[in-house]
Amino acid sequence: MRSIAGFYRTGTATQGGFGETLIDFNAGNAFNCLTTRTKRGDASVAGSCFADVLSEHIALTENECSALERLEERNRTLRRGSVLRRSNDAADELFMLRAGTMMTYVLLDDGSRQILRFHFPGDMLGLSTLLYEEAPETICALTECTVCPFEKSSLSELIVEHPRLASMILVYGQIERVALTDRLAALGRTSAKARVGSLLLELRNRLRATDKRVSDSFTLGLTQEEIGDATGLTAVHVNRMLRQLEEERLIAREGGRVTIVDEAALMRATNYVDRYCDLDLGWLPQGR
Amino acid sequence: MRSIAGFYRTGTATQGGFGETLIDFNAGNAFNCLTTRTKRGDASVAGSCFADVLSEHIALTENECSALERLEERNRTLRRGSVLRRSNDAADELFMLRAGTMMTYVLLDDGSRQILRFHFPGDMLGLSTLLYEEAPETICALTECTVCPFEKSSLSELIVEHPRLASMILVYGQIERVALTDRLAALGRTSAKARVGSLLLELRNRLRATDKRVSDSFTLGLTQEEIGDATGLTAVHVNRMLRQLEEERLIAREGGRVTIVDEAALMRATNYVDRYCDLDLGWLPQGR
DNA sequence: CGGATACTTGACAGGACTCAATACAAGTGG
DNA sequence: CCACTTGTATTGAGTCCTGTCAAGTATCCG
Repeated sequence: MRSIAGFYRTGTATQGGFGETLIDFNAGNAFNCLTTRTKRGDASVAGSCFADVLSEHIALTENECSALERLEERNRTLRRGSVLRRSNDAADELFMLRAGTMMTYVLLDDGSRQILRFHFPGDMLGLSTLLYEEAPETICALTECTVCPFEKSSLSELIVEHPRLASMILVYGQIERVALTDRLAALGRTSAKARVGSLLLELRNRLRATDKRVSDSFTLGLTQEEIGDATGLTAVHVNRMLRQLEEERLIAREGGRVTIVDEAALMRATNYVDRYCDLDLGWLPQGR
Repeated sequence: MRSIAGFYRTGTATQGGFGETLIDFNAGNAFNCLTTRTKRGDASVAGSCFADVLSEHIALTENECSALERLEERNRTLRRGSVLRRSNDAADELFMLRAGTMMTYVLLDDGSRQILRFHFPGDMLGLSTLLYEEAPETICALTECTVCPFEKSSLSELIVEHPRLASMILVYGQIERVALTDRLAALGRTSAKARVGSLLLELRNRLRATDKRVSDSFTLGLTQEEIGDATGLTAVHVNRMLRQLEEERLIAREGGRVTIVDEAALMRATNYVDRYCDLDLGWLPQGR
């Protein structure tokens, strides 16, 4: 029984590849990272990756760009598997993800994990910690990452000075919200196969947004246990679903790479919708 | 099999109590509602229920209050069961819920329904339609309701003129987002009993926020089918879970009323967290 | 009172979980 | 270079939670 009071999972394999950082709440993960200051004029590090994302939709003013750059002045690198902020940690900072992929998850008190969201460059992390003194979620690096921490007060200033950027932050919050409702519907009302399939589609699309070279084939970068924790399944069952998708020629696998073979069929089978598409931003206020 | 292509549910009982408004896509639901203009000086209708909600956390300025009132100038009443906006409708307006309870849901193409969220007075509805030309979700009245429609452009002006209100809209969006992640974790990683229990707790808490007289006992106002569509279960299994909760003396039922008998135990059993509590709003900009 | 909707209960089936064993890959240390 | 360890993937067998189907009861309302 997946008991509420008991332990849903036990043993060492439970916590996946990041055992020590997930389990050991005393581990000083702050020491897994380096904080540096972006050198002015260093083109490869300067600029703002959030600005890059926004530029896909609107033409930013110079003032807006420099305001966004100010949010990303500090840089911190994270090793694969290290935890940026743990659930119930004091939540004083927000982050902009500059490079790498991350995830947020919660651990329930029976030890099971639900992965809530995967993050890609240009994502703002920890917006929810604006509201709560303690972080509701754990944020963790799936690959080597660079993040830019900034203060709540900086965001507050940005909202006052730049209503259009405030609106875009609202917009990205809503995209996330709608993407979450899609996943809610998937967990509540679709089969295991459809859940796994739609996760693959989402990962492909989000990777492609970062790296235009990604087409149908991409390196997953997730263990089957992680896929399971994102889709509400067990690793064993994820394995079987991947096999089925492969047998039905919807996807192909080799090594760590997944290829989406029949995208149309996969989308039909999963109800997947790309929520980053077709935004209507005509109502935005003027940029300053 | 809960087939992707097939029909998960068939028959007349499928669509719940609101059959005609859910099924008949040609029904002119616009005619189910009356739009009126709030009379100036009519204290019972004037004011802003969103302002009331915000006042619990911050002291609004006069300018802020009147700006919020402007969003709620128009009133529209909805009959129980009528649809305010259907998924894929053109999404031109937003709404403030003034009175009654509503829900948003999506229908998957196998006919199954996932209820995403329940709404109570003071909630802003349809924020997601800011972004998309077509509404991603259906919004439907669970009881007789009053909503106030307003334009995207009005929201845009509000963001420019009132940074603190913009921040609060962002905050409420984030509360919803976190509440959704809680439900995601519930669907992905908790038992049917825990899901039903946490839904009861959430409904109680949200009802209590509107009506202080609500304590442990409240009228549910949902069918078991609706509870199922919110928790990812079937109506039959919801029934069994309610019975079990009752047998374990966590809740009691009579007529349409539910009483939370052992709140502490129920909270332990469900991991429920009230996300409307303990907000940290010290970072907010000054009100204008 | 009749019809519709909602609730309840039982029997059964099946999808997903659990447990367990094996295979495979990568890294470590001697 | 090879044992050894650790983490991940794969596969099979058995169990159980939840869905399906069906029938009966309760409730509401015109």
